[in-house]
Amino acid sequence: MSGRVQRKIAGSLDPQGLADFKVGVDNVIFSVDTAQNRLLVLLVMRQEDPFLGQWSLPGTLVQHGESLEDAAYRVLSEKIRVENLYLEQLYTFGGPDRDPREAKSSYGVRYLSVSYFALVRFAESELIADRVSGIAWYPLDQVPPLAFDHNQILEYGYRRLRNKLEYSPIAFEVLPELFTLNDLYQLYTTVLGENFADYSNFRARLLKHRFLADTGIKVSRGAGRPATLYRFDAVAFAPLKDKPLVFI
Amino acid sequence: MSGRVQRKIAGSLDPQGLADFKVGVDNVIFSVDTAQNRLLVLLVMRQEDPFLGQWSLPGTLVQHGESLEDAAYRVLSEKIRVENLYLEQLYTFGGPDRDPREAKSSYGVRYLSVSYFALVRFAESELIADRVSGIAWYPLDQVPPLAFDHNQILEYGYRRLRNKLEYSPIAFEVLPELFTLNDLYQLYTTVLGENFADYSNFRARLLKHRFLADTGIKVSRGAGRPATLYRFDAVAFAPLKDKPLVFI
DNA sequence: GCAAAAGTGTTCCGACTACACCCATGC
DNA sequence: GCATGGGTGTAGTCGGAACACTTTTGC
Repeated sequence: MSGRVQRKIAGSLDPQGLADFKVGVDNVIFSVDTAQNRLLVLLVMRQEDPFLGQWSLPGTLVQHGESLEDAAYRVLSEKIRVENLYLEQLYTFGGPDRDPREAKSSYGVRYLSVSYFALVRFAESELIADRVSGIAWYPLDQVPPLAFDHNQILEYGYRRLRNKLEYSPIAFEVLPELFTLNDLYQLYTTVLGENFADYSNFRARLLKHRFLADTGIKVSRGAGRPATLYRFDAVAFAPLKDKPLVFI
Repeated sequence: MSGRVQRKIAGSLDPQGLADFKVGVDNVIFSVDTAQNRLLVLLVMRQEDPFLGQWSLPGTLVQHGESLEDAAYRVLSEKIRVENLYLEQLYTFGGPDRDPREAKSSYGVRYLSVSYFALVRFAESELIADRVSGIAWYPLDQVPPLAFDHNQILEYGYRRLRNKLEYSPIAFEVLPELFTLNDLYQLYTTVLGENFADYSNFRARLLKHRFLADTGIKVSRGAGRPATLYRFDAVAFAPLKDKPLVFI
């Protein structure tokens, strides 16, 4: 009896077969090309097996002494030079057999992926291509089949993007520092589809909140009246943080 | 010299020093005692080092061939018998040094915790106490200092609970099968604080949606007019799923 | 009858919708 | 001038907030 209890207790230190893991971090990095109104994801070409030569989300395995978030930042900084970015944890995918490296022997090492969600400004970002590596912004609707379960992770990240767009000011992490209200509106339509308020109402609602600062600068893009450039005023927004605020 | 290189290469599925992980799953399990209007968390007393004898979230380490979610269900089923439950992934905590077992040698095994968020019905649940183990429902405002970073995880879970309560029908996962509208209202006030609509408006709004089925049954609790028991009608709710629906 | 709890109704007001209209520019 | 896109105004409507009121029970 007491032996059994012993076994159980000792057991949790291992005999039942604790899995050993390598932990990977995969980033879903979005950006928006304001000029062409396209939502973009950053993809890299895999340089090694498995899935050599196939597109994938930029990722890496976590090293000694490195936190998950550190690893996420490291991948980013290896692939892209960018001033400002938004990063948050997305989801952890960890079923057995999600990675072929573990499939051979089911008692071997497991691979687990902690995914992160990132937003960067297209104009401010510069891709880092060492001579061999493929790296590219892909329009979301042209993403090819990816390595591992990365299509699923990407799907998950896109859902997060759409949700966040509705109730938090992440739009300003992808837009340029200065933007017109139309840029903002276009961003919402390209990401969310057309299912929301028309431009004048969208405009009125946002301006009412007073966290968009009018820079006074005008830009002309071809024909038509020049548009005013606005800047997101984080200070003015601060009190509204955590409030249930809808951007729609 | 070559010894050194060898060592590195041996580590060389991980030239740069990939960390090896054990992956734990920790559950934040909430319930509500409708009778006393208290929000409860399930805690267990640790039976082994580190943190022997200290309260913690119920958790386990992931075994061979077991998915993260499987592991989460396993912990649950070892601690509690319950008919119905809601489970979703919460967050992954993985900084180095979050677990003292890894602190000794910073190049040893890392421990990573994937946390899950669960809701169970208080009345339908039965705690499984083998004679040695401590296991108990703690009112949220009386939770003691917990092992590891579990207070932080709990905090995170509580935030998720509050958010989800506002826009998804998780309340019905913690309430008994049949409940009065007052039960529902009390649940919202105990979890969220008093910051929302008064009872009549709350009531009117929910009934309008028509996913609460009137059972016709009345219950009397002391003085006052007897209350009608309602049941959550998942079928009637289905079309509203994914719609931006506010329960407040 | 009276207190207590459940349940209904009504008025007020702010916010969103839809749409019409004015403004500044390129050509 | 006129086409094009930027920007403003307004009338109608829907829904939530607040609160008064009615109903049904225990004692």
